[in-house]
Amino acid sequence: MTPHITIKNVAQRANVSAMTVSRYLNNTGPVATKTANRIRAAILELNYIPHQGARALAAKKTNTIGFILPEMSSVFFFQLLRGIQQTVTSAGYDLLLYSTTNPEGLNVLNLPLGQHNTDGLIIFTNSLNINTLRRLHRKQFPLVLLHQTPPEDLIIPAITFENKAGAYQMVEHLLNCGHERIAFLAGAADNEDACWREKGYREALVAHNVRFDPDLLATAGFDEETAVTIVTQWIQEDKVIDAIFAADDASGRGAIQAVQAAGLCVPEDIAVVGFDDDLLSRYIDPPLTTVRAPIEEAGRAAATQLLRLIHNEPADALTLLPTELVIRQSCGWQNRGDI
Amino acid sequence: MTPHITIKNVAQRANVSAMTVSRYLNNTGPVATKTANRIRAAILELNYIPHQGARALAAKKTNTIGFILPEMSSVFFFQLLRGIQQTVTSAGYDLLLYSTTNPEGLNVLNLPLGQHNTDGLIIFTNSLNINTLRRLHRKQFPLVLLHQTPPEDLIIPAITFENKAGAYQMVEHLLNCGHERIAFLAGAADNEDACWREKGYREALVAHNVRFDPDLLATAGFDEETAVTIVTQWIQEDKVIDAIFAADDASGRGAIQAVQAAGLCVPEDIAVVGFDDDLLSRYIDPPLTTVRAPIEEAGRAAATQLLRLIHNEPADALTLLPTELVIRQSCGWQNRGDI
DNA sequence: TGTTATTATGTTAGCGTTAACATTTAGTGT
DNA sequence: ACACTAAATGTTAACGCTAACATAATAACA
Repeated sequence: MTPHITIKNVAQRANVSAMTVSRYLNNTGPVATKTANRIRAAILELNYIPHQGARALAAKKTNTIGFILPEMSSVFFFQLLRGIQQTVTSAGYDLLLYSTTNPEGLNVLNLPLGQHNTDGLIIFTNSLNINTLRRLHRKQFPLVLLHQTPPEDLIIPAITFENKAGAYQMVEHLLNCGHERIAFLAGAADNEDACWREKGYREALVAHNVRFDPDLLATAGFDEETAVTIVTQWIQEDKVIDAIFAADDASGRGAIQAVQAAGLCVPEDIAVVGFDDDLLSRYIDPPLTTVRAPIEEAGRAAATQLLRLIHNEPADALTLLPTELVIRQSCGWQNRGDI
Repeated sequence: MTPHITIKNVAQRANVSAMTVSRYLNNTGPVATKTANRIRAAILELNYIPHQGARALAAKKTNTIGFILPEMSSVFFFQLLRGIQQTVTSAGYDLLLYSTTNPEGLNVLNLPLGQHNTDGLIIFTNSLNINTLRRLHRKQFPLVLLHQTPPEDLIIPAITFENKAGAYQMVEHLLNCGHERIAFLAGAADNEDACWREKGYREALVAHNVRFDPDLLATAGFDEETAVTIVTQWIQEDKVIDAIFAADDASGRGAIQAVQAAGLCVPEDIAVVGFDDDLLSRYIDPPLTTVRAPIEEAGRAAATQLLRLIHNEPADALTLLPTELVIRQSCGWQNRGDI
């Protein structure tokens, strides 16, 4: 590899000291216009690029932010990533990525991202165990949580969707469609989003004087298979169900599959709706009515808050992003006259 | 921020010199078992994490690889990313990400990823202009190209799919389905994948004595809209078409939309097939017959080749990943008896 | 027992940059 | 022209680590 061009080479070429070049580069002190021009020229001629490592060492700043996420499975993360990348890049930071299949195995010691190579971390739901989180926080290392609110004693900015309100709204919509007996496919119990969505579901029922029937509630995961199993069983048990509200779109797709596999029609026999509005939902048959969560926006918000923290500006403890009802065909809305 | 624990702190605590600790950490020289134990203990007690910047500076090595990609739009990139991340992480490297909407605007000077913060770069199709590529290569900086073969004079390992063979196979399949007049929706002319797919299409026709009709070839992009426009026009012009082979799945979806919008049926009136097997293809109606490209595998291959380059091991100039025919319903295969 | 490999450790210097302080130069007012 | 502030530049040391070169401790063997 060609020997590295350093700031000294540039300084020499421009007839100034290295420090002046540094000042020019970082805007960290006055530089005369004429000098600046010479420096600029030297940089161009020599193809000089500052060495980030050295910079980090001397300035105690990496100009890099890290994103930790669990097993990059879903499309969801991708959209998140876009938002983060955009914001981070336009603020002049680099983005370091790490995804793990084993969050519990990560501790401060083997954490590949941290104080040593990033200025701050965006952490997605449960991708770090509580102790590690606590440790980092105690070191006053800038952190932002995505889709997870921090334990009460830790003040770490968090970004989430208006899960409860979204779910509430969806239930109201289902009621408006004429559905009375609305089943709920909840997500994993340890998932915060899922919990709030369930709360929204329950509160909407109460608010509209619809009896909550525990028989119509089941805990699925955020995947199609579990949903298929549960809904199939419901149908076999001849439960009276007008509509199924799945806590996420994947479960919603599973529900549709199960209903159709049983020879019933969506939405005529049983309506099905989801939550998230992921990429697939508009394509399936029938197109899924769902609650849109502004995923990319969440990424942007997370990055924004983290940058504030890094710059010692006040950050919002909680960013709640609004959701939006997306009415397609699986809810039976267009049929409301016929019922 | 808490003061940083350095290698010296560890050394002191373990009653050895910093160098011994360094040797222990990097396995770069013998360390007595007893000493190693003391060092291990000290590291744990102090929560020591090596400073990557300092490491990079002293060792002239960043332990990080970079991935440059254009505007992170499609799901495609996400799958790629997964493959890369997996490989890179398990080799003990970090992954630095950069996506740009303006590849031409990137030159060696403002390239956010390079010699200074990565040990090597994975570059996706056209996300870097030729000059920048040339410059980096001249510096002998490790590079790998994804979905783009390098200019003849640059020896840079490249990863691509067996586009031609895949397309060839698909055309044969369409012929087997009984389709004679097969139209081709080509991709952008500057896209290599697209070119090879077209070649495969043409060669298959020739090989099976089917006349190539230039009227049945149009250049779309890799998007739905253009495909819709073109196919709609074809239908209005009353062209005789048995099947449409789209150079990618997005175009394929567009074609299906256009055919259906014209009141025709897929595959009964016109069969439609695609290329890529992206996430949506199995969900649309009818499910799209396509050629599966092992996207994640491509990411893994790219990372593997780059790591070889970095370790001064011989790398393959060209990695050609096999494709696979995925027969679903849009090709009309199950109807072959009826025709 | 002394000589020689071998293994284990220490010392020094420098990687490229910037913070903190020191110095020079130019500008301002009287 | 004089002191006097402000602007522009320079010097030194340190950031945390590792390469390259010592040196010391141990083992191996005649």
